[in-house]
Amino acid sequence: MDLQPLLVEKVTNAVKQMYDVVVPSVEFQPTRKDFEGDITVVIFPMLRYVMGNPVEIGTKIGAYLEEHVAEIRKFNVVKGFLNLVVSDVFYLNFFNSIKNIENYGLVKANSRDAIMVEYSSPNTNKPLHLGHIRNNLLGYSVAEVLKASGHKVYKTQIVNDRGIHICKSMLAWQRFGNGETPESSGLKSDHLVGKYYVAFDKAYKEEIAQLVAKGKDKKEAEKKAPILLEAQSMLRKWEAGDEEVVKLWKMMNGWVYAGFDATYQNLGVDFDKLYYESDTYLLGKDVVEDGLKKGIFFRKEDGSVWIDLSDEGLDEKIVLRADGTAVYMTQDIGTAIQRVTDFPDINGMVYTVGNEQDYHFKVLFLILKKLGYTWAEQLYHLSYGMVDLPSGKMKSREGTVVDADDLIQSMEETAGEISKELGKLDGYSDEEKLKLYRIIGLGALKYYILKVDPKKRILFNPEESVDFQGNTGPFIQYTYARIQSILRKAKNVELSVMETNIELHEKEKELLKQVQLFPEAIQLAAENYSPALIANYVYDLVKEFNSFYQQVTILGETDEVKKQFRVQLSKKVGEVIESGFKLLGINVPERM
RNA sequence: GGCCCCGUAGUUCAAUGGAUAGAAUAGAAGUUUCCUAAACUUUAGAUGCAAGUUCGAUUCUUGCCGGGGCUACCA
Repeated sequence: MDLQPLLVEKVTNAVKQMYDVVVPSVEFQPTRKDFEGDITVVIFPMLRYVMGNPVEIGTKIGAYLEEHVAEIRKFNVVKGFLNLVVSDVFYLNFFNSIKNIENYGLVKANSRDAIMVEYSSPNTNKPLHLGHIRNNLLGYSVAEVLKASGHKVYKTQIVNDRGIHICKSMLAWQRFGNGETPESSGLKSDHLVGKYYVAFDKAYKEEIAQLVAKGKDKKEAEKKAPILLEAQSMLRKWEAGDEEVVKLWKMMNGWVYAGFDATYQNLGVDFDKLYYESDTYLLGKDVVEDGLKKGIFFRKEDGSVWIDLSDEGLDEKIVLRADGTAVYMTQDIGTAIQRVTDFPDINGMVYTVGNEQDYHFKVLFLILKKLGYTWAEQLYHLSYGMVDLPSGKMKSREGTVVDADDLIQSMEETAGEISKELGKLDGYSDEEKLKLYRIIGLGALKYYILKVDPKKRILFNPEESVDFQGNTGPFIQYTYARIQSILRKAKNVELSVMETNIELHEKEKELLKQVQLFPEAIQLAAENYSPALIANYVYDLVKEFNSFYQQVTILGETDEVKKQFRVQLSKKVGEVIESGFKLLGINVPERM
């Protein structure tokens, strides 16, 4: 029994009876804490249909509701706001109805359209860095949120495994590597490949400097450096299927994948299906040919194929090179279609890619629409801002990146140091402690990144991210751990009984109100593709719980009925925190 | 130049067009015979500027100012 629909009906009735007009909608908001009441009807919008003074109208409606709706106990009107006091029984009944529901707030799985969520999509020439971490956390979390809102979800990525970037690493390894392997070097395998990417860049810069010293123009030198020319020739060999190059490519990509897998596992993200650019980079060509016949694309004199998007306020965009080879856009058109072919039930895709590609995806989606695919209406670019460091922008070539593996490790270490200082882990084995440091360290990192609106830039301050005070992951985990402690100590409390005639403490009521909002928070987060909404919801819940915890006795000298209720309420709050954090990909500890 | 995104307390983040713009941190002051003080309670502090739409604007529109991005036959 939901209160809001009931109120909509009753308010509409009241207005109809008293003013003989039908208001098309009724606007609600939670009552601000400074006023008495639980839910507020905003009268102002009705003034368009009902002539009169808002206070007077509000008072009339309030009186009507008080008389005709059992759940409304009192009311007051401030300006155009009708504040309604909801009876305790309503909240108790609500709690009673949800307390035994597992996965409260989550919509039944697979009850809505299937959606494919793409995230990560790394290049295979260097290890993952902080930017990938934001991407991975966002993509994974959005996938979980969509699942929780009822969608079937496929998680995927497109691995950028071909191109000049990997040839650079390959060439440098060939030239400077002396047959070094992950085993012989002791390096994590993706870091080994990254090492040679850096080595390439160093050699490349040296060659440029030499050419410039010999009097060449800088731009010219950048284009003509021998090592670059060699990398380009290697790419051509790869495309021609040269056996030796392909063999090297397979070996080094294999190293990178092994390294990525370890990082993904540490981050707790996974995929249902992988797509490789080497398999898909030619895919879109047929579609382009087809679109050309239909007149969606046009061919220029030099043979290149374009689409004219000037009627949409955009420019012309190339979709096929003059030599007939595919560009990025061609590939993405092909991949999108391939995915729908592979998974016919999907109606919608989410692309988790940085905001520097906003324009690309705008164009991609337009092209797919013009090609007439119905699912093209359901595409979403989950665009997110860059992650900056206090020292400035991250640049992989200049070594100013924060490496993903290093960061994860340092978060765990810091969590360990702080936990040791607090010294609460007596009786824990070393293994259990390490597991806990991991939960806390990663929780801090994930929460720090996910609590921010995706489209905003993040200024990543490593020191601040490990702060465990305030609006942080560990703060929430700590509250969860305390709830578990209550439950352990409340073993003897009978939990099946639930009286509905208790008088609620103000803090109990506030907490119940917050719990009640969870399903709404999930739907909102799903509609906006924003894990930040979940993070902020859980934080509010935790604050409400802490305040409740501080002000009422749960296990102490309370009468049995109150004790039962408060223990059950705490348990439910713990469950909601756990569910919420699961949507963010964050684990919760039993103790900390 | 054109297009897109962002400008909120010292700092990091909130706010379906709604009431006195919320938190956290840093600052000041308190609270542990009691279930985990990684907590709680007080306190002080902000919408870049200027117009417009509206009963009402942090939110929508326009202009300006700041920051970032895109504007490749790279991916």
